[in-house]
Amino acid sequence: MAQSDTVDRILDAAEELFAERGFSETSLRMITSKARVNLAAVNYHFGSKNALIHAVFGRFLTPFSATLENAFDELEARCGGNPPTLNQTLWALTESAVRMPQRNEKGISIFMRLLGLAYTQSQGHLRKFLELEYGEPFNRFMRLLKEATPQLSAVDRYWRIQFMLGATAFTMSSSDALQDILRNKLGVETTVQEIAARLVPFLAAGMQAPDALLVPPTSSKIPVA
Amino acid sequence: MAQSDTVDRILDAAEELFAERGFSETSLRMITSKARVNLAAVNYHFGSKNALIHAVFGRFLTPFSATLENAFDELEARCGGNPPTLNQTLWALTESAVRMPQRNEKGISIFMRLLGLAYTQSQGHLRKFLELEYGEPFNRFMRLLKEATPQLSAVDRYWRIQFMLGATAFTMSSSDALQDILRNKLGVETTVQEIAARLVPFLAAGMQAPDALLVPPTSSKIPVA
DNA sequence: ATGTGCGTCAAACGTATGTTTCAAACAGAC
DNA sequence: GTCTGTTTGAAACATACGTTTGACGCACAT
Repeated sequence: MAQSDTVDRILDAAEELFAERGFSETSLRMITSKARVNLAAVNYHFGSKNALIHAVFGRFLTPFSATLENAFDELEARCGGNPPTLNQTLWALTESAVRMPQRNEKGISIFMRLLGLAYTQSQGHLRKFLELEYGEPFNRFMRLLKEATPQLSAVDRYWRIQFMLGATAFTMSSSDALQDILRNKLGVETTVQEIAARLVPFLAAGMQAPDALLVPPTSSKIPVA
Repeated sequence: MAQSDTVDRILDAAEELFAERGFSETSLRMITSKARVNLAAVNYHFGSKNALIHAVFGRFLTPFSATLENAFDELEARCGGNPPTLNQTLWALTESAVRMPQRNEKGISIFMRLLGLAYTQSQGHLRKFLELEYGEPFNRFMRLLKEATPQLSAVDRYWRIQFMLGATAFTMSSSDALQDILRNKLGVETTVQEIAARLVPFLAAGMQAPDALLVPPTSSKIPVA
């Protein structure tokens, strides 16, 4: 069959296994047996396990970052001069993620889970790879956030962005488990689109909360400064 | 020296290494060499690596859950009948965490990072252990949150709680790295208390955001339902 | 037909892991 | 001092990992 679809079969299997088990917990033997290819094929085609991880991320991150750049271009053009609002910026990101052409119905949740893992698991090589390869759209996103929240001090904005990233990465990185709980306890099915639709208002509201460093409303005496 | 501080030295080393590298990425040999004890001591005193992980969690989670129960008792007593507000509930949790006696200055960030890892890394045995052992205070916290946000639907509330947990666990778990960045880029020192003081208003605002499932403010046609 | 590259295969490599073993060292009770 | 149960020590165990090897098959150009 033409030339080797082995590469794609490996990428598909690796993507799925990484997403559901993490990187260290997924062995090459699991990947190759799920993909029904020979063990040596990974090292032959990719060179190493780390390079395979990079390839898995590159396969969906490269088209995504292009889509995202376009979305930001369009958004800034539509706003002509004025900086886009916080909601517009967040939605541009969300739409770009949701609209990505998916390989299968689990595509986007795998995508999200992998991003969460990349942030959470402290794989040094991965973080360097992602910063080097995809740092630019990330920085652009940060710049848009800054322009959309001029009322925040630099320190407040910095921390609130961390909170946003945390809520997003954490939710997405455990989304399968969470969806299981929700299905069992509440009997509800949830799509990634619905989660995103709930997440964005939460983030926007938190981002625009009244200034921090209020004294807690209890009788307490926490040292806040 | 009395009876073996070997156990504590192992727990100290394991706690720190788990927090900074994750569970699978931390070998027993790293732990025992950091603790300067013999390799066999772990299996002798704890039985297995998994049991060691449980012991690490138990050591800080047991006193914490007791502190937390007291804080909730006191809060409910003070409110006499009326359900505590969202802010009060969040502050009760935060104070309990911050006021825990710390083994060292990194105590609370290790604590948070471990909780985040427990949620994120799909270690089945750990989740079962935590649910079995500490499910009760967690459920009580959830009940308080429910009573404090009667306007939310069960599904909305469920997801927003996940967002809160994510922002918290993520932020606290990387707070050392984040504080370094902040110190370098903005020239500011930050304590865990200050981070908490910024986090709680963010969470409260997100939790009380207008109902979700709004159509995005752009021209888009995302399927939100 | 024949040689050349590329992809696949089973097998092995060296290393690191969690766990076990068993002898030695130690403590406190009598 | 001697005994007894507990804790440590160095070494080995079996297994799993990522990676490498070298033979083999197959297409295609000459």
